[in-house]
Amino acid sequence: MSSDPLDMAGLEDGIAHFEPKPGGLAARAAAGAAAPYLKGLNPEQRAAVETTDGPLLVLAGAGTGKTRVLTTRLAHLLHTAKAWPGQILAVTFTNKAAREMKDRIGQLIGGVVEGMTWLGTFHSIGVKILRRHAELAGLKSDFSILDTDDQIRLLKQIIAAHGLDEKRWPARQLAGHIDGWKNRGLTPDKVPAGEAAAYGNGKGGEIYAEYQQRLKILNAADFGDLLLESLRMFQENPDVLAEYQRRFKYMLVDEYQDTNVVQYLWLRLLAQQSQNICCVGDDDQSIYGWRGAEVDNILRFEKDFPGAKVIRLEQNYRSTPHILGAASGLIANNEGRLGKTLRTEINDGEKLTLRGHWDGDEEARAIGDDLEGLQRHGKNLNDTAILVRASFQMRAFEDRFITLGLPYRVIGGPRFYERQEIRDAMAYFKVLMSPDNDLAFERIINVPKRGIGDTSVKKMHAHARRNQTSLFRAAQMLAETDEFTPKTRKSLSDLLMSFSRWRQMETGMPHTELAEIILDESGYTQMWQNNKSADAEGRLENLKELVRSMQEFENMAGFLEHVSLVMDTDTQESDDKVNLMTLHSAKGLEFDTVFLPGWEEGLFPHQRSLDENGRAGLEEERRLAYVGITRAKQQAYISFAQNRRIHNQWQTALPSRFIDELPEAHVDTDPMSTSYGGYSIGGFGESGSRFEDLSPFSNTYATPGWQRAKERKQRGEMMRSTPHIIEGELVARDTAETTAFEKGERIFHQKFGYGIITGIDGNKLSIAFEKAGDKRVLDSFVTRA
DNA sequence: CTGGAGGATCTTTTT
DNA sequence: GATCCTCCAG
Repeated sequence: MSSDPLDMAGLEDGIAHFEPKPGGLAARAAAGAAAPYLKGLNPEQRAAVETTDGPLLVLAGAGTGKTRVLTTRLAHLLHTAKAWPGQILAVTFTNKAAREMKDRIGQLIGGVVEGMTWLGTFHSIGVKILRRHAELAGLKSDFSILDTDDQIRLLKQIIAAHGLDEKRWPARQLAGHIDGWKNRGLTPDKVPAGEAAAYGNGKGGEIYAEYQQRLKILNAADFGDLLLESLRMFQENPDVLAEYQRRFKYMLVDEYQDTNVVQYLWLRLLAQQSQNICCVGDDDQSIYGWRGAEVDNILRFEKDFPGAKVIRLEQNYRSTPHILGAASGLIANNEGRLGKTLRTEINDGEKLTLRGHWDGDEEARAIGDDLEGLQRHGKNLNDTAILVRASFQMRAFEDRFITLGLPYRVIGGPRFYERQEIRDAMAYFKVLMSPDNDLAFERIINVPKRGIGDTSVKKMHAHARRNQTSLFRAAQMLAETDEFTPKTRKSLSDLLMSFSRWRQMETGMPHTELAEIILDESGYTQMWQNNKSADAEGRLENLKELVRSMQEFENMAGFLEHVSLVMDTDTQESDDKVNLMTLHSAKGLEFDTVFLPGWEEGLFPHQRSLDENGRAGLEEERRLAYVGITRAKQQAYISFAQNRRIHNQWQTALPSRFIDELPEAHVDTDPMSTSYGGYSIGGFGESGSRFEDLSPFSNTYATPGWQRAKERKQRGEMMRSTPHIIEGELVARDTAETTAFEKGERIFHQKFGYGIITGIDGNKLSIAFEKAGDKRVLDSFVTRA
């Protein structure tokens, strides 16, 4: 999403801003003289830029100048006057990518590009289209966008209304299913019966349908809807579709390997007319299968678009030959790739360094030492990064860096707009702008505490439903009656009056000032000021920051729209700091020195990935490893620990199978690497495997996790990716999940000691403990005495 | 209705 | 270890 506030206001394409002059650059390019922006491109890159018409797939390996090609291509289209800015659709996955593209086009053609209305993320473009035609999707044009949190809260209400046990059927799980369905383009009526039945005793489909209805009533859309609904709108309204097909003369898609089914269908529909679609991607960097991305989309591009050209970018400008060699050797273990061979012209450089450690803390110490060493040698910390598989790994590093006083930054960590205080404040603003936003109103009706508890809110809900109106209006009505206790009634009318007061002030003052007034008068600021906990101060600071960031927007509405789509705040830090992030968020970045810790079976490849998706899961993990290594320009350090604390419990792990897959020629084992467990690492045994002693499972698919996954498959218990099997089995297993215990049995509980079972409800046991008295406990916490 | 205590659950990745 | 949730006393 663009950070240009004008965009938010829904400004029209702004074609007038861009007027190539006859005889100018356009004519020059047409006449064959090489335009300046083409200089320095290699032949493949140049072909990718100049092949403007017809379907084109650019397979861009890591570090091959993908962004450069994309932006140059855009500039080329503009310069040769093939299209106005408003006639080009350019989609990316992240806001960052969109922003970067916009900036770089600006640099290429000099000055800021105006009118690139359709450059943005899938989601932001989806919203833009959906708002224009909201009524065709059963919404009003000012519909609100739910984030995951709202989504789950709403689902909880519906689930409870269906009388399902929240414990057994977590809303989170259903939210995951619904997201998955939406990613695959499945509206409630299209979900395969078996899948819909797998949740909530067969009620999954029903609840999904009801959820969709509720969204319409709330005048809201969730993330998945932004695309699914705009796709459906196109499918059901050929005239509108035709308008957009005509409008988009050229289409550009970044990170094509990450598109899911909806995105794919959406793109294909829009490209049908012009056929001028250029998709750029790298099948080896597809790492978002878990959220619905289909590598298949890239693998079958040529089938989908007959006559498509394919251009491979294989000249790498980033890494040393050792880094490329190691990465290529690793990824060669994957089947089902399109295949690329990366070349580099760099011919020196060090091998990758491999190290083993006793535990995660030692690993963090070693990397901390390395970083200090690099710093002493005048290296910039900004050019270094630690890439972890799972975010819990970050803690060890943060702890270590704090003790060392080594500056670091976490990229992609907990997001600013997801913090509680920010979401609360936003809810106030949302209610101000649209009082019918029930979810927002419910969020703040009793925050800070004003004596309006669950019972009162329930009454309002009931009243709202009876009168087919919103919660806010129901509250207004009930505040006039004797429905509530005097105290409750008083504070409710106070709140409602505050809102009408604020709404009146809205026109008379800057929105930032109003925001401050709201936070003060509502008592929200006070609430945190009174709070004694350690983070209260930080929260107040965040609230200030929130108001500050509103300044960049013309009005409150523009700001709210921005926030629902752009969940990150890009504070451009200039300080010199080590970068700490997950492998996923590292895609697209590069660093001189990269540390890749935690290469252990079970963690990387992640056990869950193997369990749930078997071989496909393993290959995605391997691509993740490939992404990790190829982030490095000069040096990569891979390490593993024998012991790691997970869940506050020590676990022993074997070195990752990926380590064995790295070609020896490109890897050095650190001589300082401590020997451990009685084995010395670093010696190359006769058989060639450096970790033969440690890793008895040199056969790639013989490790414990894989074996488990395979056994499960044979037993037919799999798995999310093979939905047809789910039907009877899972449902049967879950509903039949009564406990193996019987009434009257004597049991033992870790905390409460011995007791007798007095009652059973599903997997919950009522137990009379000898010492601790009567308790209700889950059966998994007790054993037979 | 509020607040505290204690139990349960969880940590893969995100627009 | 942290956070969410439920239950219970005031």
